[in-house]
Amino acid sequence: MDRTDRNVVWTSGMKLKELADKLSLSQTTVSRALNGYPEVNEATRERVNKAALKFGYSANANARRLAMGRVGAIGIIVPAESSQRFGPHTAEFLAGLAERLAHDEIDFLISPLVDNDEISVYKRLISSKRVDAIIVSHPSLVDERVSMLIDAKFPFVLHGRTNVGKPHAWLDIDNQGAFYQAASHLLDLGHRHIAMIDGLRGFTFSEHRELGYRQALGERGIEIDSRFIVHDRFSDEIGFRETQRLLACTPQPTAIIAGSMMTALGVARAVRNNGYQLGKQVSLITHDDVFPYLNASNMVPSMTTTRSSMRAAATRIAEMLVRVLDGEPVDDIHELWPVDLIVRQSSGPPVSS
Amino acid sequence: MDRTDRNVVWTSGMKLKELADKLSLSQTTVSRALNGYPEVNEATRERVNKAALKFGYSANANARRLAMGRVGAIGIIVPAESSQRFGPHTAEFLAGLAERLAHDEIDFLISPLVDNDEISVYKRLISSKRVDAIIVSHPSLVDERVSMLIDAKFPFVLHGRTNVGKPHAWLDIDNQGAFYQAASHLLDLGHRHIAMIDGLRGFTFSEHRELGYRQALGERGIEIDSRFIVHDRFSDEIGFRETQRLLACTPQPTAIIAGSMMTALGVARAVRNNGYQLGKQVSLITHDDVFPYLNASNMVPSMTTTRSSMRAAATRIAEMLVRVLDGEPVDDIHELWPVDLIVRQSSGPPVSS
DNA sequence: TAACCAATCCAAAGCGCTTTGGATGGAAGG
DNA sequence: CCTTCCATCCAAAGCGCTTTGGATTGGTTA
Repeated sequence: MDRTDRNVVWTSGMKLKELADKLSLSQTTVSRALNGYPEVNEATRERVNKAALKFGYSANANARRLAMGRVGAIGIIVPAESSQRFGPHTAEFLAGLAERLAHDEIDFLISPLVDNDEISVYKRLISSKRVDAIIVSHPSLVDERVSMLIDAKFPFVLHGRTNVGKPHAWLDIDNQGAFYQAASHLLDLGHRHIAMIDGLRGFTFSEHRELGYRQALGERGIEIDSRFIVHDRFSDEIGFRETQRLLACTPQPTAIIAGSMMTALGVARAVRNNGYQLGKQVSLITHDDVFPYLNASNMVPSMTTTRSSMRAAATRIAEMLVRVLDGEPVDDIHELWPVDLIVRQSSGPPVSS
Repeated sequence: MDRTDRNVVWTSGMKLKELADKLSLSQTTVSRALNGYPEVNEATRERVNKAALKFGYSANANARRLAMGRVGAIGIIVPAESSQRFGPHTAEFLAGLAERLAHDEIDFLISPLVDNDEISVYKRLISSKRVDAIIVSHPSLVDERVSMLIDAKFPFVLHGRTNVGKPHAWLDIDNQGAFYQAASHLLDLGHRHIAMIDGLRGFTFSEHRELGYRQALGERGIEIDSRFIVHDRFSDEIGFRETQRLLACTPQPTAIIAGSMMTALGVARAVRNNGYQLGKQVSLITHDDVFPYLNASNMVPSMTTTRSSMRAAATRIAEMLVRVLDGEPVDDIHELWPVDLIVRQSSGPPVSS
């Protein structure tokens, strides 16, 4: 049994020609009716639509794409191995995309990134024409992928920011502002020894966050203790381990800013493990990407956060992508989302134990 | 600027014809050389391959698919709204798929599920021929989608199990065994009041787990307290709320089995919140799908779990999918994975407070 | 030497759709 | 009554690839 055989089996779909024959119309007219072109009588269109529904006709996507030169899918590239970035953040992001793209019947193609030669994966994805556009995530400060896509004039939206001279579409949250607010709030409460545990160095978001942190401390003339700045993956484990280390420092930090909910779980655990209470001896502010299954306000104590919904951002990015594909000039398509500080119980004035 | 215009811009890709011309060969030969057919001289093949590489030629995927009737992509349908099932489990699952499918340059298409008419989404996905096969997740005991796909003779692999009379490919973990083991272990430790907080009712995995739980308790002649069986979504919040409720019951459960790590986080929180210690007054066993960012053995206390890597399962499913597509009879393609009980500190003999 | 064969390569026919560049026919205009 | 003009509809030409059914070549066999 080869592929062709099997093909025949589930080629339930009828063809345009057959439908046209059944209706005694030309393929042209049927096609136009279905695709909403004006040069077809409304009565005819309705007849066609009804028939299509009745016979369960649905255009062969590949033929359609081949003819139109458009695909109806957007691509996103995720690292395959080692889960590096395929964690809850990515999941939320995909969920957000799905939410919006469902509207336009655009679906998305996840291309796994095997080796680390990202650029070539991007190039192949482009030249094989399987997607109309690409979403680029996790940019570095100067991102090679972005400049490549710009040069290739391939449509894309960047989630995050990068420094390439040329205009392109992007959406980012104010990471600097987020950490600035968090740090400032802690400073206002009286903290003087504040640590941060954030994502890996090299990514823009991570650098921006550190900038915000430094800015806040700098404004108050507080010297930066480099032992208090941690960059690593977002995970419970890192949060725990680094907090253990931090709490053994002298002076001991009285407050920690965590870059993700996962990290924060580890931090909270370590804090308890040392016999401290969150919001008392150690304050904690977390950046919250809003995971539906992990709610900051339901925690004990409830968690002070800088909040920005990853899912909402993804939905918006999908929207921007559609605009890019509709030919809107990319210079107009970018947004910087402010991040709210939501004060709850995990942050309070420092209490000496 | 319309679509065609833009197309022209980034149609960097050269065509088969052009490549053939450059090589003074026919399209046929070039195509065959590239696709590894035997009827082409090795020297010629090499020449072709080199040229393809040099000019950056990559076949237009749509044309290729249209000609071959094969797509090179598999589909998976996820609910778009409300994040119902697009949580960390789905993310891990996708990561696992990606890991394996990268090999064969198969990519996957995530079709968002908007309204709740799953069947019609599946049908459209099939008839529009954008995927070669589908992965079906979260089956119910009698799953309509599965029987539909079997009837349509469309290739698929089921993640989980369902009762339809006909043969089909599936992979499932031994959910019943998992909960049976967990409950038995707790019983061995001396617990007599054991609660379970698992996933939503109706899904096979959830029903199987309850079966295992009931089996273990039944074997010891322990009466089942229906207040102690909870079915709901997997989330920290549910875990917390339900545990609070359980701990207010008389008799109070001395052990809880949680269906997911997310749930367990909430359970642990509630236990602490009531002044109890995990592994002492209240024991906790969690089913662990192995999230890289949430490690059971790193928790405090370390968590007793029934472990089964979601990611590994997905990788295996991808493999099975390839076999299905290669025409292997589906009766041979199914696996039931055992689940290991890993005893750590969160479970211990009951301690009266 | 003629007949045959394996190894290579090619021309052309699809795959199922969109779209260009007309036909066609009845209504409106002179 | 004859032209002009919309409003509809159609035939046929691609889109870029795979694959069928031969053609060609040089070497073997009888």
